[in-house]
Amino acid sequence: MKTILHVDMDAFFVSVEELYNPGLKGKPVVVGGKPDQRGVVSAASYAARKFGVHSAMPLRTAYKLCPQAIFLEGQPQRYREHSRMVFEALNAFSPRVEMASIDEAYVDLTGAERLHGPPLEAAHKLHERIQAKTRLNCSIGIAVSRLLAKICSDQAKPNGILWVIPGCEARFLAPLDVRKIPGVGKVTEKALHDCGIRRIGDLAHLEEAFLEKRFGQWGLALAGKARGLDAGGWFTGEVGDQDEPKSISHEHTFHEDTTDVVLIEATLARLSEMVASRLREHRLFARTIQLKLRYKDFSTFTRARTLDHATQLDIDLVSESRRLFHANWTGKPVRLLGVHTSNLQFEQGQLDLIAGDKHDRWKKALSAVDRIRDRYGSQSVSIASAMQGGFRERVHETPADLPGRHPEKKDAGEDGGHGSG
DNA sequence: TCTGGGGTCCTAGGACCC
DNA sequence: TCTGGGGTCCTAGGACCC
Repeated sequence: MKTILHVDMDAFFVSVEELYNPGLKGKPVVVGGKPDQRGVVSAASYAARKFGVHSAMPLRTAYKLCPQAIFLEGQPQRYREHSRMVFEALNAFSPRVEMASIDEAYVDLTGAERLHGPPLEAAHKLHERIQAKTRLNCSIGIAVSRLLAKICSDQAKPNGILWVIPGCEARFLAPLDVRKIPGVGKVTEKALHDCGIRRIGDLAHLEEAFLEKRFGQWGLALAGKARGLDAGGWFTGEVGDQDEPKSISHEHTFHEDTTDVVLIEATLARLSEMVASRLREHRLFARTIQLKLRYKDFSTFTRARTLDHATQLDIDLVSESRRLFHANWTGKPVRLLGVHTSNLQFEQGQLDLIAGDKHDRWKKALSAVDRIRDRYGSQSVSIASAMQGGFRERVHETPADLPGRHPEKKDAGEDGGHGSG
């Protein structure tokens, strides 16, 4: 029988802001941006929530509901730092820790009774240590599975601890709204309501066959979740496996919709640079590059291309995202642009390995750029085309002698990776 | 109430191969 | 050239989470 803790920080971004400005305590605070900006609420203090403000709500709506709230842009660097402090407090308590996001973590305390005492006592101890080390409040759920522990910590908010005693899982879950199941959002909730299912207990009593017929694979997963089981997809791994990202992307919503091609191309270059820089940070190479395009009416399109070599070079992402843009843009005003990479791998692949020293020189130049950005900020250096104003000349094509699109070499040396060579 | 940005996972159809 | 079925890769879209 496992003992899993789910630790969830209370109003994390707001609480971190309060550490730096205690005057914010008790007041309605909204983190996410200025009230007249395009954007949504990332976090709201409990005082703001009383007015109906909640995360994911448009900032303009939050302002209408609570005009006296203090609106903050938010400081991601600060939140990452405090997230690391939380991790260190947890890791000192148990080595089996996994940060599930910036403000929540799983801790596996299976078999740790001799060290930390019974589950509830252990959780209290951990709660105090987190408070002592970070001056932040959290809520803790304790149960036999990750899924249940997560549902539990939510029920424990704010600043509480809740333990579902083994054997009582079904009784705990039955009265809860189906929306409490992680993975059940607006759409699934409505579909379930349409079948007359409102509570987790209703779901648990249904035949699996019915759920499978109505919802396919997802229906089977739901049946498991209604019983508190960790099956399927996420949650199968042991607490503690952290792996590399599967995709890296950046996107930008314009303050005002635009048809300005210079601005659009500059934005694609900037987004590409940000993505490439993070690929290099992770020592990853991407094979698939995807452009995301959203128009005024919020209609959204994605267009992708998989290269026969993997890359982490700005120039490849810039030229491919621009090519995709020009091949697909209708000319209508653009609201959002995004550059997304996936199909990530650790090596650049054979074509680049045989590529010559031009490629090395690009790499060296780019790692120098990354170092300057680390020191002076991401705006300090850019390839010329990403800059606005004054720079009308653009470097926009991969130089012919750089590695990259060489169609005649397509598939060279690729035979399924068994190296028949 | 006019809707961010960074991710994960899933589905479904078509191409292509065996 | 009448035609099956499985596997894998690719693309596009969508639900969902924090």
